[in-house]
Amino acid sequence: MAEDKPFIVRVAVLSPLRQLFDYLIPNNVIDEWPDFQPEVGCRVMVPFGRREVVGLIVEHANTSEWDLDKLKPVSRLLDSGPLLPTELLELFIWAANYYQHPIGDALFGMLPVLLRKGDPLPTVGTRYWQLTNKGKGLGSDSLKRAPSQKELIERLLIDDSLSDSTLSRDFSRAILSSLEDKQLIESFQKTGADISVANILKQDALALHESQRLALEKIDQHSFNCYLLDGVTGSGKTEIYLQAIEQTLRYDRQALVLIPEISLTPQTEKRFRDRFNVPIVTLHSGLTDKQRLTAWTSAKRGSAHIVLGTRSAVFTPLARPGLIIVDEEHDQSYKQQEGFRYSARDLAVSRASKEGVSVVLGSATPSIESLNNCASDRYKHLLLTDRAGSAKQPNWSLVDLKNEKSEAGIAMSTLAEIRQTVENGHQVLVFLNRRGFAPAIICHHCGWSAECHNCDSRLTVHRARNRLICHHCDYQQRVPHLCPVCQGQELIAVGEGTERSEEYLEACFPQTKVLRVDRDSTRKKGSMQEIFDIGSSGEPCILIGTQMLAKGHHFPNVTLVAVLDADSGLFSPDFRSHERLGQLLTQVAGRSGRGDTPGRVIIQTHQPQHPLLEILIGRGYSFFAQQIMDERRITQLPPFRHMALIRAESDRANEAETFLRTARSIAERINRPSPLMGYLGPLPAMLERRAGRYRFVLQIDAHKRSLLQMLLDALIVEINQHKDARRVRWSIDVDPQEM
DNA sequence: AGCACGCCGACT
DNA sequence: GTCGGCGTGCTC
Repeated sequence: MAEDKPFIVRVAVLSPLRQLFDYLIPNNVIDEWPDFQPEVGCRVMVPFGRREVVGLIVEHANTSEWDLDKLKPVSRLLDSGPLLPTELLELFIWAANYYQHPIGDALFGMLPVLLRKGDPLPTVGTRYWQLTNKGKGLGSDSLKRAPSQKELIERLLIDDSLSDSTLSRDFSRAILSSLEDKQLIESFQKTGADISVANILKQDALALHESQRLALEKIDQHSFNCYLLDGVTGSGKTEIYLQAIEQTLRYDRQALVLIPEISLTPQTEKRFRDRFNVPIVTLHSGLTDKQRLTAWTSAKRGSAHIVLGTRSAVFTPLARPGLIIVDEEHDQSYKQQEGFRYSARDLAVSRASKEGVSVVLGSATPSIESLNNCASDRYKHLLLTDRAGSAKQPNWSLVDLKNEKSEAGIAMSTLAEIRQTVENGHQVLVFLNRRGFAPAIICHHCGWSAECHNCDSRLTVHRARNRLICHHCDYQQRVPHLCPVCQGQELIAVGEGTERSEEYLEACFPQTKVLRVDRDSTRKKGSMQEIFDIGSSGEPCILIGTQMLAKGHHFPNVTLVAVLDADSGLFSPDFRSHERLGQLLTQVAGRSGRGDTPGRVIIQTHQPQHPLLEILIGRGYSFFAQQIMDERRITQLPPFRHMALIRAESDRANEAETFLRTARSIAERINRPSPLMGYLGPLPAMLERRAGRYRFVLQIDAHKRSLLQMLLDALIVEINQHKDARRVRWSIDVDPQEM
């Protein structure tokens, strides 16, 4: 490496700049650190402008487009080996290009904060403790005055060695360190590879039914393959994940499992821990920086055999990648909605292909994208029929809200069904996708309604907190007693939220527990667990909540599910709203029914004759999805057309729109509108004014991905040269999930 | 993004 | 007279 030619590295730096920066590796760095080489994937400290920043080496080079005397030298090497394996670095580069996001920001944004700040990679494998010779020879009458220390010694006499995390559960840090000081115990590192393959299972695998067995057999882990595991709730997808992972572990490979962002990750985690006798780490938003770094590092080092995490975990390095699983692949939370707008599900597939491993996407309600990928043979479709092989169609019924009296959003006939169910000793799930007490407050006298000062939206009444709250920007105020316009005294809360329905149900069923599950009721730590415990106990109760209730755990004693308002999903301008409604209703329906007994599902709507509802209820999700796919093909919408949005926002009313108009004309000059490339907008965003900013979008759609990609590449270069670009906040959303 | 430079308004 | 507003430019 130390040749005569200058040694140059191209470095990514945390900044919004869409480029790499060239630096020199001074000779003395190489000489002084013979085993500390500037490999691709290592971090470096570099002078950047007037500051010193952390960078990551992305490429080696011997020449630069810059004058060599303008290049600055790297100040310091931070890593003795690559932080990211080449395949993962390639994934980052590919993703940054595909989603049109600055490489440095994408890279460092997904790295644990401590690594981003330049902290060294910790030296942990899994830390284990064992007795020293002195400890082993300890007489039984010693340590009498330190019973906990004695107990710990005794544990180690029985077990030889125990992991640090196991011991920390029963003993404090102080006990461990005082025994270490007395040289009675010592710690050592154990890599995961030491765990015997024979010993993987803690609990026996469940017997598979025929269709599960067939699906599992088809999963080939010898090379890259993508599978869509498509099976209704209760058809046993998780068991297939577990048994596929068992195979992965037997090959001494690691499994990466992605799950949506839900409050019930502990339940999923428990299922894995109960089954496997191997180190498992979880990566979710609740971790401290230190914990995250430790988990990330043990995945990278290979000591964690199973890595369980939400969206961003798709970027966790693995020493011995073996299998990737994406559970509930249709879930929207896999798409990041700001900044680096990647889809973790799609990246999981592209990562698997780079690493030569298989990926399993699982869902009871697969996305249209994935179904289409099956139709075109890119994915292999694994269909699971339910346990008994019988069609466990839930018992659906529609309640026509036009013809029925309702209170707090609950029709009288629905109420009667709820009563019947509770009297039978069963549980009821009630869905209403609107938190708070009521979505608006109006003056009965003059018609005034409370609006948000920052957004184009009405304020939601929250009765428990006696506040009016904007759900878009969190603006809050007290609930007024008089109309600020006409001083009228009759202010009415109109419409229903979960709080109101909860209150009404409590009044109707004073003897029955009514539990509300939404962002407000689960804010405090442990409250979700409490609700979960009651639900799992099977005690008759009514659970009322938002979509939070549709994900999460299955309660065994639920025999009735009521959806209070299906209409909002029928009339949204977003072309994905029908797909979403079908997924939501099907997921919700899957919550009802005990064992082999199908449950009842009531859908309240003003449009009981709506063809989509008829298809979903009459023919089931897969027929429904097929129908939507046909529609998308005819109307040339994704996945049959590739889409990108340019979003812009600004505090001045016209700036965002003007900017996008400029962007459109630049784009049209690069690529004339044609059947291959279409432009729409600028259009006001869903909520034109949000948090004090005016928001617009420009929609671009193309026949081919590559064409769209080329346009965006060229467009960004030109936009960046335009002075308007700095006046507004703008971003590109490739494959947008929300309009 | 940061950070500095630069040129105009009301303040110790 | 200066502190500080944010418009503009730059980062190998």
